[in-house]
Amino acid sequence: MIKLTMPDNSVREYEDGIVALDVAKSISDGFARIVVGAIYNGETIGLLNEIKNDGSIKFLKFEDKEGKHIFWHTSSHIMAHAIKKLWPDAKLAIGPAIDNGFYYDIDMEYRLVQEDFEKIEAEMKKIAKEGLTLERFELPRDEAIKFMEEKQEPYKVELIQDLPEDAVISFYKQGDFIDLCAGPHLESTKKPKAVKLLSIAGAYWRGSEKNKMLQRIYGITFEKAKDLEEYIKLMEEAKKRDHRKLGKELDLFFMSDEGPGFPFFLPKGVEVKNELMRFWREMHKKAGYVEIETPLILNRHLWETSGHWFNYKENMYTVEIDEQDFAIKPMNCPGGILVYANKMHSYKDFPMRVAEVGRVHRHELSGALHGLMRVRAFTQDDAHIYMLPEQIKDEIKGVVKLIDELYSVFGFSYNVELSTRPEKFMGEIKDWDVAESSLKAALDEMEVKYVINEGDGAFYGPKIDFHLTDCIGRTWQCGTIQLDYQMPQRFELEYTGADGQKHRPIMIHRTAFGSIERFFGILIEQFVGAFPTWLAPVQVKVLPISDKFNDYAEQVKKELDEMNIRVELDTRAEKIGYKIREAQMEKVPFMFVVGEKEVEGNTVSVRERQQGDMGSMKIEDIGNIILNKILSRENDSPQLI
RNA sequence: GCUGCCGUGGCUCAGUAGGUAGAGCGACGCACUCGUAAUGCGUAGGUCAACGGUUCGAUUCCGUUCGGUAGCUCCA
Repeated sequence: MIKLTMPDNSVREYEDGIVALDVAKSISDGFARIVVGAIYNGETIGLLNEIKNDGSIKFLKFEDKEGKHIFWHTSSHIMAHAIKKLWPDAKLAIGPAIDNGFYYDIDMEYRLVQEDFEKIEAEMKKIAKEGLTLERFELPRDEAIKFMEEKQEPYKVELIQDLPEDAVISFYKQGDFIDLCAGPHLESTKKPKAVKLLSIAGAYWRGSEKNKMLQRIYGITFEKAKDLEEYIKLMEEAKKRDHRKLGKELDLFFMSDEGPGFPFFLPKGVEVKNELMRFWREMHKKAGYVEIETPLILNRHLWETSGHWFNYKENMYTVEIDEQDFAIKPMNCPGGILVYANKMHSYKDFPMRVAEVGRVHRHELSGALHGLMRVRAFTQDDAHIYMLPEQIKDEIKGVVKLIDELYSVFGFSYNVELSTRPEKFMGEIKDWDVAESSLKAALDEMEVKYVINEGDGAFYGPKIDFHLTDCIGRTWQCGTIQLDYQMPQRFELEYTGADGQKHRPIMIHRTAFGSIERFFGILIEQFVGAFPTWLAPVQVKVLPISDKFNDYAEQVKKELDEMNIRVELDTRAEKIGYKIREAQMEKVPFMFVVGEKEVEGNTVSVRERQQGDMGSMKIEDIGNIILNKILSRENDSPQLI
């Protein structure tokens, strides 16, 4: 007998080797029907796994993240099964669960088109209906390879060959379909009843562009049709928040065929950007930064020294001037370093925090461009910090804190990644160890949650990245903190230490917004275009009821102008309902309706975008309320569902 | 860059099984002078992304290019 501890700390006894599903049944049959897997001693297991030792067990439902994972992983097998039935020559590569569904990479002659989705979905539903049991079995390496060779699955053979010598090689079988897989899986194909294939795209085998491009089919499944409908609806809602759509509708920015990847900002977009930068400068000044500007174009010699001319050439825009090669800067650091090198420095100057809001140009691949999120010309809120080794940790902490404060003003949640030494790296391992442990210590001491991307750092140093999420859940790297050991060496930067000797400074390269353009894109999506009052391009719109009151409205506007509130006047010969509708769609935080009553009482009738009519108020009173919101940078954007 | 899909007035979209296009919104004009999410009438606006081919004839079919888009790769 074995003892299993339940999540409520009760202990139950079972036969040795009982499968998880039977444990669930012992609780209740109804419970057993809704569970999809379990966590046993910290490990996610399938319901048909045998349990042989004492331990703790917690069952997973579809609602649990791990539960969804199991559910969608099995779904990907069902999809592969369906595709194999329809196109027996399809070669299977990999088919994992992802955060929102699953995909399977396959290789076959036939090019799938959207119209095939229905056929595949129907086949998947058939397999679900059959309720096939997923049986797990293991094979020794040689047999596993032979088995997959017989099945003519070259990608699977390659996968097995790359597994470590001692790896357990397991397969899952459902009916006549067998797939190499570590699991775990649902006990049966019967649960994923509601099926929808989402899209088809190319994906390189093993993620390398040198390899063959396979067909990747994305899909999602649910237990009930209702949940699927809800999901589709939610996605449609989310797409309405797309910054590319809102940017156009709200006259913030646009893209032109004449400049792919080079955004044009309209007056309203520039208002928001300027407000962002005002805030940014305020914060950085308080945090002890100074600001510089460096040229957009610098000569080849500089880019050779920095290494960009050789390592980054295909991303740089170059130009010839007076028979000399120049490059438009793809990064600000080399220019910033020239500023450092322009003068002698002492250890007493450190830490030296030098910011630059720099426009950079990078020739990104055309397929990578995406609205404001991925452009070819963008503005980095860059800064370089020069310091002593013993100052690293505190400086990192300072930057982490600054970024956290900055993001929290917008109410953004973010996730942090720490990327460590890659295989190809510059410098001494001991420097890397110091750098990595400084980054870790800073994050740990600040109790910041982060994931480690082993070996994903830049070749010149490890980095901390801050990621924000867009309307449909894609994450974008915004802020970054990078320790750079390479540039100070390449440019032979120096400072005079307390010992009177020359030393090499440590350099941090960091951004908070990352790219103003990308951050702006995230901002639009998070607020669905309804910016908090302090950021709104138009904060108040004055709406006279008829043109008899235009003079008074003009007077109101003037008063608000004097208070430094961004105000617009709508004197068109339209009905008040129409003007309000339009202002509402422009997501203007405040509307002041003025007519006869207001002229008489020297007031305005205030309408707030979310609360609606707030009654009449003295201009000065409501003006001060708005001014307070602006000065405190209150996040008064309408609450989202 | 690669794979799939897409490209019709400023915007959103309809249409042409090959015979040079239509709506709503917007813009403009006129009338209405209006109280919290759309007043009515009228006018202008498109070489159907560009180039080439097939055809008596192409916006429609084919090809190429450009641009967009979903992913892959890359990255802030």
